[in-house]
Amino acid sequence: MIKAIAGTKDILPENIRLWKHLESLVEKEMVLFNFKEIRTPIFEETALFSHGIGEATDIVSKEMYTFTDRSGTSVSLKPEMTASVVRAFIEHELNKKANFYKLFYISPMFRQERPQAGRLRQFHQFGAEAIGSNDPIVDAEIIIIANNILKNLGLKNFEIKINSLGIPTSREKYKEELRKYLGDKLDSLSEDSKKRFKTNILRIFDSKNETDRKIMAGAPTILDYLDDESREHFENVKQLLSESNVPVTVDHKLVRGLDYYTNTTFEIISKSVGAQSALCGGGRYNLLIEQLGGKPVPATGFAAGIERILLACENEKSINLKDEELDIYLVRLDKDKKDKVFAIANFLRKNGLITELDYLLRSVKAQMREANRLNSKYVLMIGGDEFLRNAAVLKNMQSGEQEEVILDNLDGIVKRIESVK
RNA sequence: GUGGGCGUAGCUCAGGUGGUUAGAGCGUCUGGUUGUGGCCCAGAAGGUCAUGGGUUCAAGUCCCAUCGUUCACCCCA
Repeated sequence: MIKAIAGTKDILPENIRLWKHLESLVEKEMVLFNFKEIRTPIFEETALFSHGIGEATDIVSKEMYTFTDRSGTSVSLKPEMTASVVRAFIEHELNKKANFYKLFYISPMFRQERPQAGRLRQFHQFGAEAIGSNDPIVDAEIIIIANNILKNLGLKNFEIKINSLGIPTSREKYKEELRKYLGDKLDSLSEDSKKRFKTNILRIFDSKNETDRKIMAGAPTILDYLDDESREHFENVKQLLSESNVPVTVDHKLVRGLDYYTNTTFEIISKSVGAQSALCGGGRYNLLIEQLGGKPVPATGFAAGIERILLACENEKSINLKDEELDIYLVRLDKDKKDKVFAIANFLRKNGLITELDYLLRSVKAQMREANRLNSKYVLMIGGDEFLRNAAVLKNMQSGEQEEVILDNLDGIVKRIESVK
């Protein structure tokens, strides 16, 4: 039997409602902040990601689904969306159409990692990118949007962490200090962290190793090395969030793995999911657009993992969708009324009623059971004596009451049912 | 890429130290009303016990391999 590829999942009808619920909340919130949806191709030239995300990052160096197409071009399934959005922004010269763009997306992403709780190879993110302003208000709004969406999904058990990475020059200075601090402690670090010391020293802060954590607790903090402008920007963002009653925790250890971040970074961590607890991550990336060949334009954004969020919702039981319903189920009393039932169904559907009928020539009892299982509000029984009188029995499934209705007057049935919707 | 757990009906799971026809609950179907759901009752269908090999008189049970899955590390949403 052929099965779905490891790390990919079918979203079955019973789950689609949950997804649509989330998607509609995302759209609603984005519309409130006047973000416009953007859709980009599922795959791009590999170079976009290696330049945009960073050649040395894990995502690019070992997690992308990369292949060569028939023309010999190396292409990759998108592992994240920011690079694609920026590419579209540059390619369509959106900066010339307006000075400021606010874009959002909901899209599948692909990374070839080992699947685990909250991590899939095809997963889905929603996110936003605000391009064109360096105003701290935008940083704040990005975080507020993410926070609002999680709140609207009923989530409580999460924490927003925020930090500033400053600008490259101050960050380099800080890394130098970190290297000095760790110089004589190198032997005590875990093997992974020894590697990080060379490749991406900031990430040692993310280590889950006890000893590493103890050592890093005494490390200098990046916030002490921010340039004046970055410091002021960061203070501003915190101030705005505080005024908006969005609680955030400053975490100077929050670094983040993508190369393009400058200044503000943030992450939303849930305590309701497994080890992969980041529901959402984002920050400012003022240098990326220029790096990808555009005019230097400041930007900020976030991405959120839909599967992880839904996992959190499930564990917190935060969503209660009401059961799906049917307006009316047509029960066929006699086998020879098939065509009549079909014709009535056509009419009712044309008039906007969600209508179901039996396709399996089942017994009346079985049809009734089915109507009940489908939560049908009404049942119309067609056939028998009533049919000879050009009538049928309409039953209200909730009250159990039933009455005879004239088949010439299907409009009346439609009106009745519409009125209780 | 590394390490651990687990693979028995559609789903959730039982099946001490190997022993003959592999079970339950839920779900599905049928019946209990010549044409009536939910609750209840009776019954039925549904399993190459992941696959392949090995040990044994005998394997769902023990051993090995493979595949799948899951959790964690790494990293990230």
